[in-house]
Amino acid sequence: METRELRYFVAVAEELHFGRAAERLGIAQPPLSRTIAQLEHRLGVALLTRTSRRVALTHAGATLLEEGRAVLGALAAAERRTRQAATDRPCLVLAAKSGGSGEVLAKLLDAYAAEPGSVPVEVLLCESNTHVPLLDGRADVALLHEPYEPTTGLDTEVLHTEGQVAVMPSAHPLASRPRLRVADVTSLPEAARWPNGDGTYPDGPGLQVRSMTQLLQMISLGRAVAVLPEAVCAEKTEGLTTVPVVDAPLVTTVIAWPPHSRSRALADLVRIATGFAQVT
Amino acid sequence: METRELRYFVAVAEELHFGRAAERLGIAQPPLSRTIAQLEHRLGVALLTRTSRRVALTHAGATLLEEGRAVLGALAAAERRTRQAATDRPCLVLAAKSGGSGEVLAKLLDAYAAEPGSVPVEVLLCESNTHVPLLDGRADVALLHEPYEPTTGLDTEVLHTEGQVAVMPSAHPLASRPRLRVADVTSLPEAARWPNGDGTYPDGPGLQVRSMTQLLQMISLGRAVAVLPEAVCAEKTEGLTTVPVVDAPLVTTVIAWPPHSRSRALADLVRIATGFAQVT
DNA sequence: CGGTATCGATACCCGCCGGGTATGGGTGCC
DNA sequence: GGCACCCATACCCGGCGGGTATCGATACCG
Repeated sequence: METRELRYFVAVAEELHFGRAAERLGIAQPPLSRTIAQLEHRLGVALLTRTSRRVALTHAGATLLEEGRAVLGALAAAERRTRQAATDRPCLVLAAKSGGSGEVLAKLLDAYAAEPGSVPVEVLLCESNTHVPLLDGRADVALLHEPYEPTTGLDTEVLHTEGQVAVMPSAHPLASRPRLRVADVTSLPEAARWPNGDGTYPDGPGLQVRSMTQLLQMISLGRAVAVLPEAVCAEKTEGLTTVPVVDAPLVTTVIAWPPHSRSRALADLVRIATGFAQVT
Repeated sequence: METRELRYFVAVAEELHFGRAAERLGIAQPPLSRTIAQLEHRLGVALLTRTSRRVALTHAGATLLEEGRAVLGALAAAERRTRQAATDRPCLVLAAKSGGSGEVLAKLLDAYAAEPGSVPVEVLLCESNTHVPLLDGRADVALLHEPYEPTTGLDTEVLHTEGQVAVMPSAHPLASRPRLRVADVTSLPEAARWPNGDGTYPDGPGLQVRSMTQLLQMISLGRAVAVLPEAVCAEKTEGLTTVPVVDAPLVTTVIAWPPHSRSRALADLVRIATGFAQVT
């Protein structure tokens, strides 16, 4: 299988529409149809069921979509890491959520920079999906938050575990409660909804938000309420009240990196991070 | 980057010889040279240093070789799993070392087959490198032995841990000792050597063996001595003596599978295996 | 020291394949 | 029943991948 075929198939499988997929790929529709048909013929497998009105994935197609995304990510990673290896100035790229764990991040960077033999660290801030740049090679190491982000296929070390709190305006009816449960918050009409991995929002009521700053602003305006890790309330609490949510899942901050990584700089950073975490 | 380019580069990087690599790929040497040069040009990176007498990998080339092998393995895996998904008769492929853990394997297969909703299991026996078919998609799940086989990038559950024993003819001078140390055995001239991952043998004295049956036969003939996990002596011990080796690393049998696996059948098999291991 | 064998690079040609436009055919909607 | 939408087919063209022939460099050997 050629990567061109795989890229084309992933585009069609994601769009479920040959015309839009072709446009996204910057080619015309007929060659795309032909390439997909060739791919199916070579594999000896039907990947898509197409009527003239609707395109749908077969079970095999869904499998290839999932596996193929991983392959394309690994390919992009190989390319980027090869280029990085060619520069004799080594450099680590660390991915982190822009909203989360700002203080931990600063301390980690300082502690690592003080290490003898340390290497420049570039920080890649993501609004969400911090694990993605790790899989496609844009980052060498990332700070992830379980259980919100998947860590399968990655090597990880736990840095920090914390409970979650409900964040709301001080004037909110629930603000005076000593503690809350998840159901108390999610049943509210102003409970916030986060996008799924594909950019769509889950069904149901509530505000649609894309980033932590957006969410905090909406809470300040009295338009939203959310359950968030304790650490976020360390920053912006003017006019806001936080109430512990006793049955919310614990949030674990982990440092994660791709398997097979054999870089001295990465090993140092992980060692600093874990040692640092135990001191805290 | 196209997979064709990657396949070509991996071949050259492994052979370190354009002519042999071209032969292996079934093409002539000039197009191969040209394709590698194009790849280097597109990446903007030198992958190989070539004189007219010697070809060597640059640091970037070594990186691309390692990452590229993983990508090609993932691609083969995607292809195989897609074909498998197209057959409505699901089937699990389990890889195991032909010599090792035969009894555990039989019990596991029986226990899983008795499970309601279980699926046919095909067993793929390997002489060594049981993890390879897992990475290139020929197997869905494997029994691996740490620390002999790498498990990075795989999800694992521990099944069994055991010590190691020295296996030798009953007439051997060391056979009467109550216990041994690793150095006692490896210093012997008849210590066996296993091939490296690439098929070459490490330097030094001692017999070169490729498989467990071959090794046991050589031991029976008085031509070899080896340090092996306890379980192997459960089978062939006629005329052989086993002596515990106190400082040999513990051998852990694990069941391993690729991350992201979401198959019901695989989850069942792992559950059976781990539950089964605790009973033992 | 010159002859030679080895090995990668270059030059050049050809056939195939990937991509383009034009068009057909099937299906749901008004 | 007309129409719009959308995937498939037909056909042409240019570029690229692969072939043969050959060059140039280097290590080895007599």
